[in-house]
Amino acid sequence: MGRERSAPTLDDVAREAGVSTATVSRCLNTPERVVEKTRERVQQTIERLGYTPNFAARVMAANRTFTIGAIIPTMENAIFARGLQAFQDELREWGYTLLVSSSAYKPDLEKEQIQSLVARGADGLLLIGHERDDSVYEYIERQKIPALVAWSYAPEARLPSVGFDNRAAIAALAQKVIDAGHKTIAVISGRTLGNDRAAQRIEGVRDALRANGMQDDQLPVVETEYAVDKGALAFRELRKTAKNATAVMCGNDVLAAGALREAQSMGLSVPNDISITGFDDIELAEIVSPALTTVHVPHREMGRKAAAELVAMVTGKSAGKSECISTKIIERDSLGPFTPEKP
Amino acid sequence: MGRERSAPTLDDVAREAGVSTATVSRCLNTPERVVEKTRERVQQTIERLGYTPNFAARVMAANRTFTIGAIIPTMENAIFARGLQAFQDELREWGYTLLVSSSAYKPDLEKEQIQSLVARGADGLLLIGHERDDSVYEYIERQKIPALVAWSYAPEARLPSVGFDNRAAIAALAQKVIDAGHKTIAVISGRTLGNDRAAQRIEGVRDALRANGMQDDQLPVVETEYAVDKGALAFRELRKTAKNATAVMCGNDVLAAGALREAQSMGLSVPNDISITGFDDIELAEIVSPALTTVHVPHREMGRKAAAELVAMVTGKSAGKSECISTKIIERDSLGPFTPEKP
DNA sequence: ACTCCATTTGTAAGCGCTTACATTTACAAA
DNA sequence: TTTGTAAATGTAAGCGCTTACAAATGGAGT
Repeated sequence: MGRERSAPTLDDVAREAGVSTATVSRCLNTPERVVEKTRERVQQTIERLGYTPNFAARVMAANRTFTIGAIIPTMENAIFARGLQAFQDELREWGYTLLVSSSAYKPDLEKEQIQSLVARGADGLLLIGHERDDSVYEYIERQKIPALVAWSYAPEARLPSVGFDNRAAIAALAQKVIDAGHKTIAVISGRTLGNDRAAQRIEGVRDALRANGMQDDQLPVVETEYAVDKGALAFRELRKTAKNATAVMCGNDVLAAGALREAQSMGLSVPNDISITGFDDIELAEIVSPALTTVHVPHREMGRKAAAELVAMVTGKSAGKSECISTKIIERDSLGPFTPEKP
Repeated sequence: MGRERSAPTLDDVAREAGVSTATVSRCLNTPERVVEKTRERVQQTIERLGYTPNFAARVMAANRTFTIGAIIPTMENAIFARGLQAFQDELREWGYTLLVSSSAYKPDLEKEQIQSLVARGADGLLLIGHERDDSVYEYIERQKIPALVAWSYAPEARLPSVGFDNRAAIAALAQKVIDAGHKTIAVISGRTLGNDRAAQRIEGVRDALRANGMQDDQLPVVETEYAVDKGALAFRELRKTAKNATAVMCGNDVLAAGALREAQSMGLSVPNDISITGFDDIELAEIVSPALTTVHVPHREMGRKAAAELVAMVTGKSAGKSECISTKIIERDSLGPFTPEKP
C-alpha cells in the first residue's frame, strides 16, 4: 500500500557533502552557526539531491511544528473564508503555516479534526464559537495546546476569544427596526445547535424587544440551514405562522437574500410591505436589490488579530486574552419605516 | 519556546495497562489481533489517560499518513469551497483526512505549500489547474507523490486531471450568444497569469468567433481580479474601449454580477441594451436580477470523482486517469437577442 | 501428562531528525 | 612556539511509534 519512499535523507546529504548530520541540520535551522564555505557546499548538495526534510522526523526531534490548525464549520461560507485568509496571511508573517479542516457543523467531526490536528503537532488551534462538548475542552487542556476561539466573543468562556458580540450587534440592529416603527418582528435564524453565534443572534433580538417593553417570549423564529433557498422556504413558512410580522430579521445575509427573493416573488415590496435585515455584510448584501440593511463584521481584522493573539499564546507571550471586535450597522434599503395604512 | 508537552505516550498506556507497547499499538491498528479482554483493558486505559497517538511518530514508523493535501488558489471563492467540501466528504469515506492550504494565487506560495504538505507526509496531492513552473512538477515526480489536478481537464498534461473543459464550455455559451445575433462581443476575464482556467475561457470565446467566421484577433478583453466591484470597474472600462459591444461574456459569475450592476447603474437595461453572461453557476447567478445566463459546473460531482481517483492513485490501484466532467449551459435572463434598432 | 500448533504477547530495532555535549580547529595573545 | 578561547564541527542519545521476530500461552489431540 502506498508508494515506496526513496527520497534522500539527511544522512545522504551529510555523506555526499562530507560533513556530519548535525552540520546539515544546522545549515537548515541555524545557518549562522555554520561557516560560509561549509554551508554553501551543503546547500548545493541539498539542491543536487533534491532533499526535503522529513517533517515528521523533524517534529519528533524538535517537538515544534510552526503550524497552526483551524477547524471551521464549513468552507462554504464567505465569512469564514475571508477571515481565514487574513488569519493565514498574518500567520505567515510570523513564520507559521495554517492547516484547515472543516467539520461540516458536526460536533463529532470537529472533535476528530481537533485530535487529528493536535496529533499532527499543531502548535496552536483556532476554533469557531464556544459551544462544544466539555470533553473537547478537557482534551485541549490535557494536551496543553493553546487554543483560541474566533467569530464569537465571550470573555468569561473556557477559551479566550477574538470576535464580536453577536448578541449586542443584532440587538442594536433590532433597535433600529423598532425605531422604524415595527411592532411585530420575526426571525429567520441559522441552526442554533452547536452554533452559539446563531443562538446569540436570536437572543439579541429578544434583548431589544425587552428593552422596549415588548413581548420577547413569543418571537416567531424559524431555524434553517445556511442557503439562499432555505431562507426563501423559511420566509414562506413565516408568512403562514406569523402573518402580521412587518419586519423579518435574518441571522445572516444568505438567509436574508433568500427571504428577500421569496418576498418579491410573492408580490411583496421590500421595504414597503415588509422589511428584511441581514447580518455579516458579505458582498451579496450589496448585490441584491434592494440592498440589505445588515451588520458589518470586519472579518479580515478579526482574522489578523486572532492570528497575532494565537501566536503570542503559542510562544508563551500571552496567556490568552479576549478581544471584542466592533461591528457596524450598515443601513441600506431593505429596512423601511412601518406604515400602518397598508391594506 | 512553545509549550512543554506532557501528553501521555504509548509507553504510559502500556505501563498502566500492564502490557507491552506492541500490544497497545496493535489495539490501535489491528484490534482483531488482540484478545478481547486485553483490548478492553487497554482501551479503558487509553481513555482514562486521554491518550492520542503522536502522529509524527506514527508516520515515521509506519511511513503512511492517510492524509491528502490540497492547495487551492483561494478560499474566498465559492466554487473551490463547494468542490473541496465534496472532495473531503468522499475522502472521509475512504478513511483519509484532508488538509487544505491556500496559495492566494501566488506561484511561489503554492510551491512552498506543496513542499510543506509533502514534508508532512501527505499520501497524495490535489492541485488546481495545470499551469505552474516545471520545477514544481519535477519536485512532485522526484518525491513520487501521486498528484491530481482538478477544475481543469487536459488529458495530455503532465498530471492527470479530473475537471471540465473550460474552453469548450464557454465556446458553447459563446455560440449561443452569437446565435442570438450578437456581432460584437467583449470579455471580462479573471487574471490569466498562472490561471489556465481563465486563459482557456478567453480562448473558448475566440474559438466560437472563429467557428462563425468572425474576427477573433481583436476581441476586447479586460482582465481583473475576482471581485464584484472589479467586475463593475471592468465593465465601465469596456464601455470606453469597446463601445459597440452588445454582449459581455464574463469569466465567472462574480465578475458578471459586477458588470450587471454597473450596467444597470449606467442606465442600461440587461438584456435589452446589452447582454451579460457568467460562468460557474454559483448561487449568486440566480439571485441577481436579471438572473445570469451562465455555465453550470457540477463542482460537487467533480470533487467526489477527484477524491475517488486520487485515492485509487495513492493505493496503487490507478496510475492516474483523467476524466472530463460535463458542464451545462443555464439559460436565464441576462442574455437576449441583439436588436439592431437600438438608438 | 505430553506434544504440537495456532494464537497472543513481548522484545527490540529502527524511522529521520535535533541538539546537548564532546571534540577539533582557527586564530589572537603571550 | 605555546596557550587560551571562541567558533565550527562531530558524536550519539533520544523523540514516540510500528513491526519483524522471538517467546509464551492455551487448547486439542494423543
